[in-house]
Amino acid sequence: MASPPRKSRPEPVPPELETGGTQAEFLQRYDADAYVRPSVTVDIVLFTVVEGALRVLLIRRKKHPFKDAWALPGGFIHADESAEDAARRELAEEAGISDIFLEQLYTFSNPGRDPRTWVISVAYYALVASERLHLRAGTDASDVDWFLLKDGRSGVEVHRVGGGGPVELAFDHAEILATAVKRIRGKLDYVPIGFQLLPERFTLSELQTVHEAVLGKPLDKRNFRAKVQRDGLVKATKEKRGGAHRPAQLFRYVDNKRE
Amino acid sequence: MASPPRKSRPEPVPPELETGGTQAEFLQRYDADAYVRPSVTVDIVLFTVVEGALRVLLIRRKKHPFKDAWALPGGFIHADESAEDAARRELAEEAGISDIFLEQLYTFSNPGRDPRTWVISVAYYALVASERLHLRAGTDASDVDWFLLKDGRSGVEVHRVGGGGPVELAFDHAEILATAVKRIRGKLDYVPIGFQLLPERFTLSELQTVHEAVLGKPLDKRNFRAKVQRDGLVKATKEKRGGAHRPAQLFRYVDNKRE
DNA sequence: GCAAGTAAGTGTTACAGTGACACTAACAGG
DNA sequence: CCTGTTAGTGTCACTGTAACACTTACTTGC
Repeated sequence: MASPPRKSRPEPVPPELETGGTQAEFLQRYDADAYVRPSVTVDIVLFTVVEGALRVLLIRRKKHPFKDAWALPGGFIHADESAEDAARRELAEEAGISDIFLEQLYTFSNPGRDPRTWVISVAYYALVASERLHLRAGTDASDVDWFLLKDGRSGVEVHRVGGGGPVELAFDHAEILATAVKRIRGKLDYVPIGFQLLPERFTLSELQTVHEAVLGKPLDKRNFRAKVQRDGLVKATKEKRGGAHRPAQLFRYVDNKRE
Repeated sequence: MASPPRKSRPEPVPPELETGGTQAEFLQRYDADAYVRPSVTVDIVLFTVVEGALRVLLIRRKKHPFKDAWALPGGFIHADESAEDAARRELAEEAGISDIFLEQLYTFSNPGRDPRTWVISVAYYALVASERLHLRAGTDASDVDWFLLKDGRSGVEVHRVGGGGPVELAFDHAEILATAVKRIRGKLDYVPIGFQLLPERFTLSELQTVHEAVLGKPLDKRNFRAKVQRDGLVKATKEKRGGAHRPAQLFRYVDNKRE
């Protein structure tokens, strides 16, 4: 409210650099090696929809801190890759999944978010069609698994697929997850991200189910169908798919004009 | 499209850690100190509106690389602060401005974005009322200055206030700036950020001018006034302000319900 | 072969927000 | 009191959205 702090520098700085001049001048003389540097990781919130419900991929931690707690997949960024590269690499390594929709979410940098050391995390969110999921062969199912998302009293909760109470996440991963859920819900209204959660061909009912799972609320069938068709996001194929009922038209996603 | 890459690790890794087990297990055994770590900076795109035109704050570089080029204000994150703290601190130090609207924009991490070393930057954008700007006393005006933003052929361009051709920015700061402009334009439609660019009391014409400056296009007077009043974002005060013309009602921003 | 079950598919109406459009009101200065 | 200048005000057409129920096409079991 009052006058701003002008110089507060609680970092280890080589004394010979602490001379006069503006901050801008100071920065130019700066030797990056003189400062402590953080570790920088990526964390990925990978969503899918199975049986009409939204799910996230989590990985069980084997060591302290947060031993045996569930955490988002992720890892360190390497020096020759971008954060997005790192996120894609980690997804390939930990879940055997590549070529998927992935966008940067937010960068979490609260000091103390990792109790051991200074770690900044660039979070991403990603979407996969449940058909494309094959958890890595040789991975014990007790180490990597999908969890249900439910809207609880205090925001979104994570539950085991089998049932049971809410699961606690390691670090600030609950916050990251909440941010990601908020983001995809907000985005679904005006960007066609729902298609990322479906195979190439799908029925309009399947598409609607996916939207309902993401938003956590039911949608009107006629309005939904009218909208996606009016927006030209979808194109009928020649095939149909049936069961013990009227067969459904199969559609493809069509990218008529991207932003 | 085909099978994803499973293990590519071009980083310096202590050989004794490269044993079997999943990536998840590997991470647990990980010693953060063994890896090279990046420097992490913040860069801030500080906007204001003066005389109906959008401006950004830039700082002239004194050293190589990009000696004498203009760059966004910014600096290193310290170990005891969050990225947002760092951004606010840098704004206070470099522009003498505090208590302003500031939001995270995007994290830029392309390897090679800094030609010297590995630097990841968490970018922020910020808005100030032009009345609150007092460039730091003692700062040479040739080192820190406001620049006009214009919509050119290939995206947004930076121009000196006096005139002249487009100015080139250091590093990937042109990309950061373009991202920031896109973001505030998109956000203006559904979040009342325009008020951040005005003093506490303002006329509706002033508010409209600010919106027009941000969007880079004219708006209809009646529609604009109807909208802000219908949304209840604004409350009339008792004062008016006049010149050689009909006096204008002064309004205050009212935060009726935030998200 | 027909009845029951099941999911697919289809239109209309009311309401809200948006964009286009032109004139009158209130003041200062000469 | 005339001129210049900015403030202020309403309507209509269009578009998108939300609410609402019945018919169609197939499979299965009798």
